[in-house]
Amino acid sequence: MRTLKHSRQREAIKEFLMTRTDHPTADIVYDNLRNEFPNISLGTVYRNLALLSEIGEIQKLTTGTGADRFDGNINPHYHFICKECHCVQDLKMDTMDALTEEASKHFDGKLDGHLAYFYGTCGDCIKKS
Amino acid sequence: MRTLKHSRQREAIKEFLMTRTDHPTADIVYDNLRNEFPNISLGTVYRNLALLSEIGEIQKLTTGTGADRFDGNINPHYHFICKECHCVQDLKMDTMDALTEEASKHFDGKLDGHLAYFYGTCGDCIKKS
DNA sequence: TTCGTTGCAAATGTTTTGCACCTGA
DNA sequence: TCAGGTGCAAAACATTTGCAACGAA
Repeated sequence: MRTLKHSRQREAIKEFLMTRTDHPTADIVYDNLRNEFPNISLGTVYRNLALLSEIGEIQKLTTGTGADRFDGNINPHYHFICKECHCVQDLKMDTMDALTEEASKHFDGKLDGHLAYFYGTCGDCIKKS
Repeated sequence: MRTLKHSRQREAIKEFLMTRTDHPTADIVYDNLRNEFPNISLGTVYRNLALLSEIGEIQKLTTGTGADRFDGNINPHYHFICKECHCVQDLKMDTMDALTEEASKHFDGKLDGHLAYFYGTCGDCIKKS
């Protein structure tokens, strides 16, 4: 296991993500961090986002449309993806651990858990249409 | 709605996917199609994979690691992704429509359905370790 | 004839990486 | 001191797109 040093950039990236509930992309993190670190590079942002999600301090969301998104909330929860505007929202419901158990019964291997993405149309897009 | 013409390439892509249960990437489809169509281009493969999944004749799987994968089986089913070898397998269990209904109760907008990805270690990788 | 489709190549968007310098422990 | 972290730029990847030629209806 690698020993981590403290880094102001990494800390700021994590703090920024914890202030947001809209699951920003690496690019948005980069734009915002430049207020505090005018010379920060996109490479540093990507490296730290990857590192933070490896050690489980943030969660990476791959939505299937556009860039990956990042979530500072690591409590298990499901996500919603709007098929119109592609916004990503947290769902306020418990995750179903029973689903992983049920799946394990029919599976040759070891299941650790599952991710679920709900899709449909968000409230804002319904109003606009 | 756009009118579709018949295309031998598109038909062959769909047929190829229906013979496979390992959810190949666009690149693998391309390599295999070149047996039958030596001059087929990767662009054509991507265009047809996108078109087929738009009209619901195949399913696109975004796994979060590497290229998207494609599934010729459009019956609703969940997928497993091995965190070691990144293989993708179908899970032999019913999908939980009740999960979408439950989520709808707490959601401001309209939910159409959900996708679930189970992760863990596949049987082959367990044997190797 | 018409318009969707193709092959090719160039472009795009996202993410990763090599390298020399910097920094925290 | 020295391994990890950074900025910068180039590279790597996956995917999309413009365009002229082709092909199905």
